Amino acid sequence: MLKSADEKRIKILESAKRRFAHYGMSKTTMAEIANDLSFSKALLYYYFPDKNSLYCAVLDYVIKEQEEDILQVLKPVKNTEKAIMLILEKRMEYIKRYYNLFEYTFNASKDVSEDLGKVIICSFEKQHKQIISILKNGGKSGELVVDNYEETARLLLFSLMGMRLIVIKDLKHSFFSTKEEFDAILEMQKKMAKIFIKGLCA
Amino acid sequence: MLKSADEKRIKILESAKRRFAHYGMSKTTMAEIANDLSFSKALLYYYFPDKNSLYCAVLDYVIKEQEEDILQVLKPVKNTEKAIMLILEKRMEYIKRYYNLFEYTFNASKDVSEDLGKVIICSFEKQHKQIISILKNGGKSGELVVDNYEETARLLLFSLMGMRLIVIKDLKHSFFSTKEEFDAILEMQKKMAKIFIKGLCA
DNA sequence: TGTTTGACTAATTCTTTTAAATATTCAATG
DNA sequence: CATTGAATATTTAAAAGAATTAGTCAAACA
Repeated sequence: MLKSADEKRIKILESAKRRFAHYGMSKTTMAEIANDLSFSKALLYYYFPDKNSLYCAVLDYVIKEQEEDILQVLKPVKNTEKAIMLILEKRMEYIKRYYNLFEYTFNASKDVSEDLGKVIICSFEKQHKQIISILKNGGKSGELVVDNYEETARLLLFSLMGMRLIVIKDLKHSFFSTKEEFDAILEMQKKMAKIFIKGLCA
Repeated sequence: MLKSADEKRIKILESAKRRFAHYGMSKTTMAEIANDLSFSKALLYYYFPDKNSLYCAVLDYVIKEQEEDILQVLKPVKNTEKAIMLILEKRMEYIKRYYNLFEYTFNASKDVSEDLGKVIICSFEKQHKQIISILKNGGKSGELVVDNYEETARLLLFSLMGMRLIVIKDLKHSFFSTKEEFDAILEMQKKMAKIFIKGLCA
């Protein structure tokens, strides 16, 4: 029956997610994913055209999970600063949990497949829109004064993402100090965002 | 005489600078640098212990040039925002002029020699101190309210540097659109810095 | 007809080897 | 002390081959 097929697709996604998140894209083989489920390798190719598509699907899957999570947490929040803080916390939570999954995305900057590029861009645009929406709320309530929402949101997003990049870049050496590093980055992001938002205040 | 020796050292630095800035560290050979000056290769090793040291010396040389330049331009400026704008403009000017020189610095994040690391850290700390000083001026004049100068300056610095990184990362594809890209980054940096400074205003 | 598989092929990565380019040293010279 | 040509040591590049892994397909199955 059809439901079984969908369930299997999900099972593959989950299994691949575990592998990718733990070992990264290149250190995970299709055979391993299949074995974890006692499926044949060929079956993976029945559900996904190739490894890259599977990876993209997993990434998309996790990103959606994260988006829903954030949307949930954000619902009751009216205050601009609080909203941004929550987003930052959630995001860092996911980056920590699925580090190797995103790591490929960051480092592959070159030769990203078209599909992967789409997933990344799409995610970026959703984040962008979310911040735009938060800023607009702040504008409506009279809390903020923003002349160009699109641009201002992009500035904030770039600053925050860049901050993460630059620190991770600096600390490529110490492989497994990650936990504390991530917390430090998060703290910086929060402080920086607070100042930024204050800079938009009426 | 001694002066001649120093002059030769400078000549080597200048020649190396030209090569490194144009072709990058790895695509420049000691032989080429020597040939440009009609020196023997061995002479370079009389003045510099190895290629890496020469590269570091060149980087240091350019950074100092830039620092003096910035210091000069900054002298008559009292206004915080104006000061940061000038720094950003100058910095981008140098990055554009010596792109390949810095590029190695950015991309080599891994396996940077200890010496190179020192030069980079040192430059970073000087930038940091400069921003601290600018913020303190703003604090004294009553323009700004900053509770932790060190940290606030670092936040601004990281945001600005990160912004550059993230955009360059995004656009690794289009090799020679640099000119416009750099201008776009500069514009973003300026706008972002303005908001940040406003966020510190009394 | 839609799913599943084992066995097969193709592509990619990893190793090893060798050759070439380049960095680095050094004894000798003015 | 400054300088060099020639020699050596290291690093990179290319080629070849082996091994791993991605991806295909005809046949089986339900």
